[in-house]
Amino acid sequence: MPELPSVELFRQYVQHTSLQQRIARVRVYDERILDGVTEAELRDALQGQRLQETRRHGKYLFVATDRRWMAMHFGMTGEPVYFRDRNKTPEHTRLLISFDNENWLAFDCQRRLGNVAVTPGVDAFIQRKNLGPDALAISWTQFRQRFRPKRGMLKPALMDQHTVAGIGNIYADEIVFQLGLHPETSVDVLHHATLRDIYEIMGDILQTAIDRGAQVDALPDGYLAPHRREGEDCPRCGTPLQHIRVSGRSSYVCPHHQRKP
DNA sequence: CGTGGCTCCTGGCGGC
DNA sequence: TGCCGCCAGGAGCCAC
Repeated sequence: MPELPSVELFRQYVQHTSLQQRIARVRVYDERILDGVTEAELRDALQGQRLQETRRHGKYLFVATDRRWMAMHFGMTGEPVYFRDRNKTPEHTRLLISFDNENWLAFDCQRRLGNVAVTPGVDAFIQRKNLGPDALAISWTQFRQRFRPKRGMLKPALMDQHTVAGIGNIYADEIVFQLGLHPETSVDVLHHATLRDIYEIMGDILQTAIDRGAQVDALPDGYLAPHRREGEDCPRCGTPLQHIRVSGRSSYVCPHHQRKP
């Protein structure tokens, strides 16, 4: 589920609830979510330490102790949940941190597509995963340099975390929709000015989504995202939306103003 | 290199 | 009612 805007809100949430708290204990309920780290290593990185800092890159959330960083990826259904009452433990808790103040932080992930890793530093992690620059932090120059040599279709290019990190299926659809571009447009035929428009609208959309709490239904009028459903009409011209599959991913397009090139 | 297909996993929904 | 296939806001891997 979570794309960049949701993960940014997760970061703020963890920052506000868990920062500076001392971790008493770490429990892993499902080892399948561990990415290249053992439970013992995760414990060693966290237990007895205080959470010092949070950071986000693309769809990854990082939390630091004095020793290491824990990197969290939420897959399609993950979220962090902070709570006090042990009986309120989320149903799909895969990792549970207890703090000295007797509160808890759960890594809740119904479909287990999320994961947790440990790294000495955020930059090292980004390099190891070969992630592109964060979609909200990338400069126009960087963006241009990364997209110019690409081939293939626009939507998969926007979703490629190695090119720019943070955009998923929903916001990729939103970006191409707002510019009246078809998701299957070839990247290599885009004019310089169009690339610039994509860069600008990408930042606008992601920031707007964060400001609206990453709630799809809270997005402004004229946004596609609240209408990505079978049988809905284009919020800008009323034409029935088309449901197509682009590179295996479900996509909604307005056949009137997103013409296939 | 780009793309399509498969995989991981769970659960909700529509159809029969 | 029960079962089945399909689908979901992610992403890595492999074959062509």
